[in-house]
Amino acid sequence: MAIWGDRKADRVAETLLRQIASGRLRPGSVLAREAELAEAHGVNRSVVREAIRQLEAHGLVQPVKRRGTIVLDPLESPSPDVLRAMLEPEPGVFDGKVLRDLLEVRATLDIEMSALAAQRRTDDDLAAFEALLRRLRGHLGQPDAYAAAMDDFILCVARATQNRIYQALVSWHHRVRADIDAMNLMIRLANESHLSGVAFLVQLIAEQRADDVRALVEGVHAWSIPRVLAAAALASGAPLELQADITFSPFHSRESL
Amino acid sequence: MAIWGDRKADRVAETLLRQIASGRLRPGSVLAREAELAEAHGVNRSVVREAIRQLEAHGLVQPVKRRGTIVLDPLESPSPDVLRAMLEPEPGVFDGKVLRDLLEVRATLDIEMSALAAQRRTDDDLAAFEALLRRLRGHLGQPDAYAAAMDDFILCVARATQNRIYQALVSWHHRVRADIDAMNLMIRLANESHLSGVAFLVQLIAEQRADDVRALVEGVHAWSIPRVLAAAALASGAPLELQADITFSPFHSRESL
DNA sequence: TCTTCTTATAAGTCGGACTTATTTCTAGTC
DNA sequence: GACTAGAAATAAGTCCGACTTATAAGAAGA
Repeated sequence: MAIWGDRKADRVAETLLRQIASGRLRPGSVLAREAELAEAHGVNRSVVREAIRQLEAHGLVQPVKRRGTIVLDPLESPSPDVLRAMLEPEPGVFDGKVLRDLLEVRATLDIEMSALAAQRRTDDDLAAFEALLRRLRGHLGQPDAYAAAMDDFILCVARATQNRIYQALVSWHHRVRADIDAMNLMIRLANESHLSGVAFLVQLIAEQRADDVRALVEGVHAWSIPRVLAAAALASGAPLELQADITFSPFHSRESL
Repeated sequence: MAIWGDRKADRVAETLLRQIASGRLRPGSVLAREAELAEAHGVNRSVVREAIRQLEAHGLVQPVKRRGTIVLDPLESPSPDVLRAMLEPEPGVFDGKVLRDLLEVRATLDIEMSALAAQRRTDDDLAAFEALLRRLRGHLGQPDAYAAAMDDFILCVARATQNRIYQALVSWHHRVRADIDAMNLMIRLANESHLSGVAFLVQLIAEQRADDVRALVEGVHAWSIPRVLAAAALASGAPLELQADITFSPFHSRESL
């Protein structure tokens, strides 16, 4: 219960969001009147109105004069915050499938973006990559800083595609997965092997070897996805098949290129 | 100038959005005080507050007590509406690159989703596909209805992947491209050939031939992207290279499978 | 020089009045 | 009886002006 801030409007909005996301408030139904909501939550009507304005911006409701505020289908909301609420019925609780879904999408994006970046990167992009590599090296052994630098690295790859939609998509995906510990699990174990792998990727992009880039990134994800899922299952105490071999060297495919 | 509604709060929010998207208001700078904005726009402070709440939900600003409302980087906003504003400096005006970007991302999503759908589709999904095919057939010759049905078809494919992130991503992409005429250009020319191509795709998905599905969808996009771009350039009066051969038979690759 | 207190400021909250668009009921017309 | 025009009711939209609260920044003290 802390998606947004701790103002009253945020709390009211979050309460309504949970009710919509959980299906207690169905699409097509009508919210209580602003005045009623205000009374029910013990706040002023202005606060309720601000909350509704928030929900509207997230594509969850649609106020209509004289009829009331209509609830929309949360599945059709393009907001990452709403998606989070749908995926996370209780704070910190995800089913394993969501993890798989996120990793799957991330893999697709990474692969395509890396290949495109290899084709279109400018010299400025290369300079940015080098700067990121230095930053990563400087943060070895500091998981949080290293993970943050890796996020910036992905953004840098997105920029190098010269495709603004990919850039926005990366922001979107990032916001969905933010604070999902399991998603950051692998990166937190990063070591010199990981760093040298990234360096190799940068080199391939610099040489514009798009096919090799694709193969490399594909290999990395094929290697790491089952391991992240296994590790996450392990962490949550669920049964798992793939316990052994969770050592970190996703760039094993490097030699084959 | 009609991204959102026509309430005063919407108009104020949109004005500020344009200023942020165009760079007139820089990330890190501080908005005028609520009271000043209210006076400047000739509205009450409540209206300004609702507008700011909207912008906040779109990830554009961050109010901080005692300091004011800080402008964030619109490039990091995950909101499709904001992206639209960035891409569309004036209503209806896009540079051709944006079109390419959108089609590129769409192709990637379509290809991966279709392949996944082929692997994971349930019998319910197949039934939904068949229903959509019937609907498409019924709307042949009615471009708007046909296009709407095709949007639902894509959503159906997304559902068949059993991956909720893909489903959300499709909503996101749809909202970005909504009302961009050029994006719908190809589909508006749809004819029997297109319909039979879709039917063939459904068949391949039913037979779970993921590799063939991938090849088919890849082929369709490889064929249609340059033609959509050419047609868009033609429509906007810009010079173009690829004028000839804009007949619609994107499923030419069908026979090769 | 550093810490602690004060103060000014801008967002946050309040309550209550008034406006406007739209639904729905009512009454009048054919 | 069906149909249209108008009246009433309703819920969102707008406005006003005052009060509260957190905090950045400056003042006072150690």
